[in-house]
Amino acid sequence: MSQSASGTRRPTIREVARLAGVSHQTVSRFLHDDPRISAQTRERIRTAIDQLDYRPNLVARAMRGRKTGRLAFILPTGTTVSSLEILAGATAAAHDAGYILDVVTLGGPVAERSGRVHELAESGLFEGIASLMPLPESAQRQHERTAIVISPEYDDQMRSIGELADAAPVAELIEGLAELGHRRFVHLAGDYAHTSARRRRDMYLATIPRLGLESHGVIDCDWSAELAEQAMLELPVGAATAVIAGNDVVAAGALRGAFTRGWRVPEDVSITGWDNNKLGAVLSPTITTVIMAHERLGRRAITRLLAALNDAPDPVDDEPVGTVVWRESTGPAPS
Amino acid sequence: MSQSASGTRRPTIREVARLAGVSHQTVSRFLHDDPRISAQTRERIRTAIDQLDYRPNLVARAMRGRKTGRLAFILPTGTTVSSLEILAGATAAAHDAGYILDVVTLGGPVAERSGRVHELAESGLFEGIASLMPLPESAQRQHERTAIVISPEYDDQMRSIGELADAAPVAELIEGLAELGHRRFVHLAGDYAHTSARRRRDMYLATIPRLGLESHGVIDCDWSAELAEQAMLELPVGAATAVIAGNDVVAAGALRGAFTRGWRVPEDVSITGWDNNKLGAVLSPTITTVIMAHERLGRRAITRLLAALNDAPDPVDDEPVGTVVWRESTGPAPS
DNA sequence: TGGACGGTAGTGATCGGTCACATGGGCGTC
DNA sequence: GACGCCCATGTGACCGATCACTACCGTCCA
Repeated sequence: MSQSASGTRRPTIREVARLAGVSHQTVSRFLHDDPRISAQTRERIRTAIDQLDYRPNLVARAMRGRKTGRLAFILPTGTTVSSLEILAGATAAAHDAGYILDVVTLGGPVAERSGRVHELAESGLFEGIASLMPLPESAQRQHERTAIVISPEYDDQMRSIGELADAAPVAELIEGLAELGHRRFVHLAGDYAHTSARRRRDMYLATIPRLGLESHGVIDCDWSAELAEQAMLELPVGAATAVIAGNDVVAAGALRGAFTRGWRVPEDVSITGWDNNKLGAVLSPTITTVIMAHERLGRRAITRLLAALNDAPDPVDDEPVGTVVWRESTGPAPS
Repeated sequence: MSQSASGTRRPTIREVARLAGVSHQTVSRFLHDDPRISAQTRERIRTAIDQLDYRPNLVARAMRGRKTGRLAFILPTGTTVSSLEILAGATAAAHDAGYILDVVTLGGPVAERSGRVHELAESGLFEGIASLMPLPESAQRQHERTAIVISPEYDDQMRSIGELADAAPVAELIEGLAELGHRRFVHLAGDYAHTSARRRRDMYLATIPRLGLESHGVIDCDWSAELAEQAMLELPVGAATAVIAGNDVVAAGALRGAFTRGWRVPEDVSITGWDNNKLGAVLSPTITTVIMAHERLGRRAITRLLAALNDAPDPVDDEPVGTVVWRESTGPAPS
């Protein structure tokens, strides 16, 4: 553990070999846990490595062989909060498998992105690349050494798609509310430019008739609290006892509108949100919401990549990504 | 732009050279925009590169020279929201300077972190490393090729310190409230394990006497809405007309407590938060809060790193990182 | 006419590992 | 005792770029 002469070039495998009195190749074998190496030699090399504070040069290692122990994780720039949890999951999964994960944020025009991906894939730095955004066709073609796995969770405009846009919990919310006696619903939708907003709307529109419920319709709220508040103010009396809001911000706006009209929540009207905003658990009432398992998405993307690296079939993971959390903003329908 | 024979090794600089009828070194010069190369040769090489779809191997390039065009950005694992904005700023700054930024998340015990940093620094992959967390002494010693810049925003336990913990806005909040006629304050502090919580408390304790105001004291709320609510419920009547909460969640808890007691906000009591939680702008009343310029922090970290790489002096940036946003939860003091 | 000089281009070494193959000693078998 | 085999280790080429030198050619000036 003693330090090497400071300011000096760092030691190479050959210097370690000389100090240990073996060949450089034997040191290389030691670094790869080759079982054929004798205990005595092993110990001498270990000592030499410690003494020189030697660490392998990853660049050189990556040059000859192909094992770099590194994966690239492409994250769209300009995304929101959630990506960080995705990132945490991905990092953990990579680490579990003995890999280091490099996160490369990617944005800008399609052509530029395509070039960057090419560069990454052919740079020889990475064994595999996982992307959370769709990549141009040209960037996906087979690269010799680098596996590329796309888990499309964001689109070109960095809006969530894929599983992040999975709207299954909408059905769960409606079913739960129906069990509580609700019959008349309204949906305060998000910005339709977002796939997730469209999916939630579609799921709403499909679930209502499936359960034989009534809908006052879908009101476009564009992820805006103000529009949601306005919508609540204009809602005909008795039109709905349950409001499915596009996300927590919309739900908070709806809450505000409901209060303005003197409606109690959930006694007079139930309201649901989406995203599990921290403040939503503190409001009066606390907001029933949907937690998206972002971390698991990240983990899954890496799992898929590792499978691809080993030519294994794509692993299946059927667990739902969204989980409903029932809180105070929902309750039995008014009688 | 035609594709190379698929499945085949990708082309090297020598193959390009052969096709162009020049030496490999001339191709290398072309890639580096060497001005001494003749227009005719330049054109021949360009054609050959296009034809083979050649891309330089970054690993090989990094091996001989030291220019890799890559910077590493060390991000603590398990952090909150804000890191993503920091990341966005850092990525943008790196990109502006022609660098690619690799984000490496780092967690686990100190010893392991130290090892990873060493590995990164000596791997030869990066020209510089910017870290948002303090690194063990051993990891900071001079590395031959790799500059390391620490912008300590998080401590060992991934709690924000440094500029993220800059509490100057606390003074601004108190001054603003004093101008509105408030004389009696109380502080609902965050978890003291966090430097940011301690700094806000210290700034509170320093500002109150400086302005000749009264303080009911500091109540430890541990970043918890429940504790804040409790604190409000136990607050003696008339003890304070202004509540400085540790963050938005604490402020929301305080709000809840105030409502329970029948106090109107801001007519009877003013409450401030911190963090600019999106829902805070939707609540009734909307919460006065502090926006931290996370993106600029990231940008600044990279700027400092680039300066270090060029042996330039550390750039100064005096702009404040926190900005107060006055909203409905604060108003004139009750008469 | 010759030599210095500047602009182009080429040659071979080199970075620090890993791979493929060679070597030599000990042991079991016929 | 000769042979074959396995085990532990050594030798030299090689990955794909860049670096430091060298070589060539034409021009200009003494």
